[in-house]
Amino acid sequence: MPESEKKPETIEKLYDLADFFKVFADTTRVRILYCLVDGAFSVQEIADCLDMTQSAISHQLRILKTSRLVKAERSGKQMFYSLCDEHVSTIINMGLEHIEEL
Amino acid sequence: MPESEKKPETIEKLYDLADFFKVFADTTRVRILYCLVDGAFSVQEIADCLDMTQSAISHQLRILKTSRLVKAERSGKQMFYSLCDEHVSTIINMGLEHIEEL
DNA sequence: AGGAAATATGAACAGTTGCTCATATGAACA
DNA sequence: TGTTCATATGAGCAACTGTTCATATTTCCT
Repeated sequence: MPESEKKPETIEKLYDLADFFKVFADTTRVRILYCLVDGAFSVQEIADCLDMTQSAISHQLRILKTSRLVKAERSGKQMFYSLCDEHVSTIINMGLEHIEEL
Repeated sequence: MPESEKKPETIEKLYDLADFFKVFADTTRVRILYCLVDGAFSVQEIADCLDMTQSAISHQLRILKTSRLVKAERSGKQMFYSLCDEHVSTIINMGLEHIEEL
């Protein structure tokens, strides 16, 4: 059956779905998210945690923020990032569980 | 807290986790997987379904097979591909559900 | 206001990725 | 065995991605 004959709403969503997974498909971003499971952290704290430059982390945080996986809150000169909701942890844990099963 | 002080097994798995999501992070692959939710199909059938070349599909099927998301079974000249287990459908559906929520 | 600290951002570059094209491999049948 | 059909694969290329480096922006403090 050609894809075009399938439920059209779902087909369109497959493109969004790939985009959604794309955000989790990078080691740095996954590590940032995993770091944020413990709470809110400043950009420099995250950079120190992952042993990467502030710039690299900031670039990735922008992607995570655009994807609404993390939210930012300013506190003085610092910017504190945290997970948008526990849903993100759920997704990561689900992925980890799947890996175990292989 | 530096990442290195966290549970080391989990840290290592984050790299595998990103690789896992990487497979789902491509429109063609997601479309192939979604196509296979309906059952087993030959390479050419999948190519027709997605309106793409046989070669392009074959290349992607190799990645999906290596990742153990699909399995192949020969029937004469044709190769029939199907999902390795329902777990794959579960992951796709979970992703789709997440998208709805945004 | 001026300077320092924290973060954001743009350009550039290297590495990766997915497709195309040509061709190789494998199976069926005359 | 030779031909045809179905699939697999390698090389090459264009597009995308993540990091670095330099610099801009924002906030705080004197």
